[in-house]
Amino acid sequence: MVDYKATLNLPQTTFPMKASLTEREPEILRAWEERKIYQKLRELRAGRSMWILHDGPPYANGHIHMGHALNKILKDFVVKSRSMMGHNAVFVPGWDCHGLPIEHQVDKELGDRKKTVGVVEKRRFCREYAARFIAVQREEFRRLGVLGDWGQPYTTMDYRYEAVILRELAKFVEAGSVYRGLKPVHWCATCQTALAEAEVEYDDHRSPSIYVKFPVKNAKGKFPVDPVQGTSFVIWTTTPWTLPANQAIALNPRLVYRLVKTPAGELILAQELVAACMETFGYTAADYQVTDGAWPGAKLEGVVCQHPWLDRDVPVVQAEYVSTDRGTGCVHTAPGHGTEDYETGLRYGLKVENPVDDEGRFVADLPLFGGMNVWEANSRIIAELRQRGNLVAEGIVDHSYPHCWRCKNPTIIRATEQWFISMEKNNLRQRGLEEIRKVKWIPPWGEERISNMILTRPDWCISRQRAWGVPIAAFYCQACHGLLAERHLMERVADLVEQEGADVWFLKSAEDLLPPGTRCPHCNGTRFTKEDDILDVWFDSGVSQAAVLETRPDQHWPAEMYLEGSDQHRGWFHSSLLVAVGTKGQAPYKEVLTHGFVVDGEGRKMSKSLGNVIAPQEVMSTYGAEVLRLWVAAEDYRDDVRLSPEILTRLGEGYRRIRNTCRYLLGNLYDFDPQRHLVPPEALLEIDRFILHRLQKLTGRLLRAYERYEFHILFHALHNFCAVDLSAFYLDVLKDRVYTSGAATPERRAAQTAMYLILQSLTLLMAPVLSFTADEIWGYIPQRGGEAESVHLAEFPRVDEAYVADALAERWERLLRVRDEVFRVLEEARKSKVIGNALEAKVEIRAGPALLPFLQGYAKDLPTIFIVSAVDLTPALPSGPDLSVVVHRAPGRKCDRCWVYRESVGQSPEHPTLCDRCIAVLGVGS
RNA sequence: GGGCCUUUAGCUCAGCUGGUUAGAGCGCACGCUUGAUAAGCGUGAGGUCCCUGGUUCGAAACCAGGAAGGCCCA
Repeated sequence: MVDYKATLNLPQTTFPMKASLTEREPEILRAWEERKIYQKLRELRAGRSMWILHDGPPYANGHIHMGHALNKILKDFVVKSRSMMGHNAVFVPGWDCHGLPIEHQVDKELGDRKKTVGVVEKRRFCREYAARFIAVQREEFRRLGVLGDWGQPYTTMDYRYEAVILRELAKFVEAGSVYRGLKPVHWCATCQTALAEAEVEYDDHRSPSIYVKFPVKNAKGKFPVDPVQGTSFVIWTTTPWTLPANQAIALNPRLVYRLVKTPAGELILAQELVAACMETFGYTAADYQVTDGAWPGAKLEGVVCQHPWLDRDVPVVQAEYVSTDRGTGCVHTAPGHGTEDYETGLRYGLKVENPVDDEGRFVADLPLFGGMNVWEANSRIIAELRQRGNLVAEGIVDHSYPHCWRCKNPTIIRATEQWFISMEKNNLRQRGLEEIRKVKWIPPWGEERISNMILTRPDWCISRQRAWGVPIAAFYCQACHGLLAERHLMERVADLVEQEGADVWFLKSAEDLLPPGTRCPHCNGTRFTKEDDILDVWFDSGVSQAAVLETRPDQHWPAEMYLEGSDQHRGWFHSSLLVAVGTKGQAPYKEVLTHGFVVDGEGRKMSKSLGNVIAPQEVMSTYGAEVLRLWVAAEDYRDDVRLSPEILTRLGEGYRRIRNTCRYLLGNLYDFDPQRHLVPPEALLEIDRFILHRLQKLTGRLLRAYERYEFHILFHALHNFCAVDLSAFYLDVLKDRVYTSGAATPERRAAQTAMYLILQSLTLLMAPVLSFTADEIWGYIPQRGGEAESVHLAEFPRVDEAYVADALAERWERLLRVRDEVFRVLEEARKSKVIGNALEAKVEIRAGPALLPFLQGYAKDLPTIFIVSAVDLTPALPSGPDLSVVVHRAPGRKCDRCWVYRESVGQSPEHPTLCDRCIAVLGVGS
């Protein structure tokens, strides 16, 4: 038997079906490196409009996790797509380097040596630590295929960056926005240091639990005061030592308060808690009586009480956080000893009093308890209350209480001097809110979220009592302790920092840092000390818009976009806005895009304790970065983004589908030279024009998705096109033409032209997402001349109006609906063993009067479109449906070459097993 | 407890301003093919549109309440 297979034009390609991404990706990365693709892209786009996505700096600590991967890949989509739109989209990655977590790690690594190591040496270790993880993360980010200036990233510990931090601070100082004030912080009296929230561990602790009367001094006519025993508000506390600093009693404005006659006098407390409290106080129902009067907390505001032992008026105030979980509904408020109390204090202008020193002792001049350790003072305070008749009840309670992470002792909260940037001075809050409105927030609710935060946030506390950071370059006069904080002095320090790093602050004396002859503006003193506090790292990163966008020639201010997780509404979006508005009066970004968090398959957060964490490194080594990128492109980032083994498996399959479709296209272009064989639109067959029309629709859809940052459309649209339009329809139908026609025939070249155009567009359109695969394919596509060296140097295709053909498309969509019905009936025939392969069938289509003429217009093409051997068109019965399909065995014999059943098979003595069509082809070909 | 958000098939997503029996792809099941072959094609089965009330002739969509989950606060 003759081997006719050799006479067919079957696909040929060396493009591997198996991606082997884990091995190939590193090779591709190396090739980009060697061929300097990034540098070439910069040169190529040099004159184009700049489009800057400013990188929010991840913290240089630990390996990257899935959240980092999601974020950087999204950024890469944006940067690459803007670049392919023709912009000069420079991406400068950055790292946040200062701050507590690194200092902690260094402390841990130092162990006992920590005590003997000086500040400068410790800072050196911190710097090295940060540098180490920048190197680690940089490689991990690059491995994801993220294109950017990895050779010159920005870091907040760069000397020039540190100098800009100080200069930006100096601007706030000059504007008069910076002030020193008291603020309660966690304090360890043993270590004599302030503690950050992260340094606090909650553990069980036994505390006294006392109920204290605050006698009403002036009821403001709101209720009668018992002239004999008096009327009192009752508070509950587990920290008696905070009572000396009490400034107010807080009530919930919406709770109802009642006046209760008891053996201890008339007591006011929240109605809901009366029964529980009376029991605690040891009273039976007969002992007390709830009077008729009832007031919402809001109505009692302004009532004045007497401090239980001090000569101090204590006002009644309102606070939403007052709850009925425990206590009396009346909350002892000491702004110097609690964060909520402090906030309330700010609203009512209460005094922030802190009678406790660094060692946890009451200051000497405090009446009754001066010099006492606060823990020991508890019992003395209770005794005093009892003696004065203001102790209603007393007990002990075991509860969760903050402890020092280092020495494990219970901590206290005390107000300390801190540095603040005022939200009101210079209208920072108001101007911030106005700027927010000018920014485009994606998704739109981001605007409301950040607005609410700016609206309600307190003044920005910018000081930290730490070593690893940029110093607040202020001085104090040794003689009068007056503050010396001025712009020109800070800028002088900044100049030194630019040369030698922020370490100079710790290395040089105040005299060396100040201009010679500096005198105290208050007392004319000449000797100064340096401020010990450093800046909040949020100030560091908030400055990036000045340190990076303004200083680098390849950047500009403001950025087109910031893109981070939704937590950054309180973080970087927030601090960057405040710094930029404070120093420049304008937001540093035009658009802000936020994404959700990575959660597991059930929508739960990933955590070690749940054991549902998937690391990027893990995915990379089993699936490859490409699948991770595809994941980012498949998920809707506006919501939380799910990741599970099943999702990865699905995506791996989706990837293979796209890859194989491209491979098949390549295989059919093995003998296609676009320079010589490209066919003009009018020479294409209708079906070719139809698929190219669909390609234009896809192109438009994808370009729009990139334009609007709707990336999750990308994967679905690409995959759908490959699977449905190409694989299941066009390419399947095309097989007969490209395989069996003469290699150089116009109809085969027409098909190849379509496939070539499709492949080229697909490759370009997928490049921002499937960056590795697209570039791999790019190297296999037949060259027309003038192609970019790498797909990443190319630009997106445009929608080509020459191929848009709506009327034609409608006709073909109608044909496809008929095709669906034909396939359904063919399947029935297959089930009942009438046929196996569809080519064994002749299909009889009975069509109604509207459909029949339409189909007759395509009579010649129908067998190809349906991939059957023959189609008969007959009128439907008047009573029958508009379309019905009957399957018959195809007449004739199967052609050995094209496999179509034809009656012409057997008529040629030369080729007894071939049909006339194939014989004709062979005649021409041989 | 507060602010912002999410919830449509096993998975990832569509469903515009309320309008017939809620869609796609993947996966799955069952076939076909062996000329895309660690591929390709076809058919089919999968849904209390988170729940409960309400508005409406009509609700996946609008309103109210609730549940679950996420981020940020407290």
